[in-house]
Amino acid sequence: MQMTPAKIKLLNAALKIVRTNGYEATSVDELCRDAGVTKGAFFHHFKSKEDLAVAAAGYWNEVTGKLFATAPYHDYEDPLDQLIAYIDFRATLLDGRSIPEATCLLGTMVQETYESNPAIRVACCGGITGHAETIAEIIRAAKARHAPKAAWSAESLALHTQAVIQGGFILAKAKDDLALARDSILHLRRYVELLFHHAKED
Amino acid sequence: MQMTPAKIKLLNAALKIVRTNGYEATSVDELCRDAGVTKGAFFHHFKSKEDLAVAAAGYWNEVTGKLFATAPYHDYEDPLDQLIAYIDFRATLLDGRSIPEATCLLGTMVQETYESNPAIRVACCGGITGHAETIAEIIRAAKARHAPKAAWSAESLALHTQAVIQGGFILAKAKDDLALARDSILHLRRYVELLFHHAKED
DNA sequence: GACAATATACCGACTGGTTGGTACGTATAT
DNA sequence: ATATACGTACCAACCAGTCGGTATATTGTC
Repeated sequence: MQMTPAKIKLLNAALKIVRTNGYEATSVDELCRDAGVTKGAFFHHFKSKEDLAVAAAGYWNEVTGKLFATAPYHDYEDPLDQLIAYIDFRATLLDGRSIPEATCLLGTMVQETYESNPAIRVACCGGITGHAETIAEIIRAAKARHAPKAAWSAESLALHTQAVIQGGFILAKAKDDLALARDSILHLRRYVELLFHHAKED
Repeated sequence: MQMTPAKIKLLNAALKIVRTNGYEATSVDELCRDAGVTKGAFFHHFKSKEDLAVAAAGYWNEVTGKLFATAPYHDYEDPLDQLIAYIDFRATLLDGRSIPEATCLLGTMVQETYESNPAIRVACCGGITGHAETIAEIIRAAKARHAPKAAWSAESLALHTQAVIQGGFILAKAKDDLALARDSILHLRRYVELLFHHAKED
C-alpha cells in the first residue's frame, strides 16, 4: 500500500498518542497537530476518526509483523527453542522503552471500543489472533515433536501467551513499572518449560 | 462509609457504564441519566469526573472485597487447595455473565488513564495490588508447606495470576467471547499445579 | 418544646470551550 | 481537464463544570 506523507505521519501519530492516552481521549485535532498536518488532510485520508483507528490497527500489524518476521527466534531448529526464544524476545522488547512505547496498540484500543465500535474491535481481534496464529504454528511443531499426547491445544496456548503479555501491560500501567510485565513473561516462560518438561516425563 | 441514595446510584452507574464503554467515553450526563439523578447531585457528591472515578475504584474494592472474603475457596485447609480453588472461583465468576459484567473496572480504567490521570491510576493500582496481596498470603503459606525452596516469589506469582485474568479479559473483548478468558485461567491453573508438582519432586 | 440558624442533599438552567465533521478553496500532477 | 492532496474557515452537538435556588434534616438557644 503506497502512502502519502501526511497519511503516514497521521498513522504514526495515532500509534504514539493512542497508546499513551487511549482512543477516546485522543482528538482529531491533537492527531493533526502531532502529525503537522491539517484537518483537511485528516478527513481526506480517513472518512472518520473510527476509520483512522481501523487503519492504525492495520498499520500496527504491518509494522509489528515485520518486526516479528525478522526477529531472531526463527533461527532455532527446534520449535520448542523457537517458542522459548520468542518469549524471551517479547521480554527484550520492553528494554529501554517507556510504557506507551512498550505496550500494544490493539490491546489498548479494544479495551475501550469493544462495545461501542465494532469495526475497531474486529480490526484489533484480527491483529491479535493473526499474530497468535504465527505462534500457534511454532507451538504445533513443538508439540508434535516433544509432547504429542499433551491435553492442551497449540491454539489455546498461543492465545494464552498473548493474554499474559497483555495482562502484564495492564499491571505495568497500574504500577507504572514495566518490570511487572517482565515478571509475568518470566512466569509464562516457566509455564512453557514445565509444560514440555512434564510431557517428556510421560 | 454511609452513602446517600443518589451517590450509590451514581457509583453503580459508573461500575456498569465505565466497564462497558470505558472512562473517557462515559459522560457525566450519561451517568446521571442512568442513575436517575441530576447534574447538581453529581457535582454535589463528586468534585469532578475524575473524583467519581477514584470513588468508583474504592467502591469496586468494597464490593469485590466482600465477594472474595465470603468466597468458598477459604474453606480448604491446605493453602495450595485454597489457591487452586481461588483460580477455579475466578473461572466461575465468568459464568452467565456478559463481558461488561465479567470484566474488571480497575483494569479497564487504568488502561486509559495511566498517563493522563495519576489519581485514577493510583486508585486502580491500590485495588489490584491489594487483592493480589490477599492471594500472595495464600501462596506464601502454600509455598512454605509444599515448595519452600522454589525460586519464584509468592508476590510475583500473585501478581501473575492477576495479569493472566486481566489479559484474558482483553482477549475476550477482542474476540467477543468470554471463553478465551476461561481458557487462560485454565492455563494458569495448570501452571500453578505444575509449579508445585515440580517442587515436590525435588 | 418552640423557633431560628445552619448544614446537607439535590435540582436544572446555563456557559465557555472542545469535539468530530463539513464546505469550499487551491496547488500540483497527470 | 480532471483527479488527488492538501489547507482554512466554520458549525452544530456535546462536554465538564458552575451557579443560584429549594426542600429537608440537624443543631443550638431560650
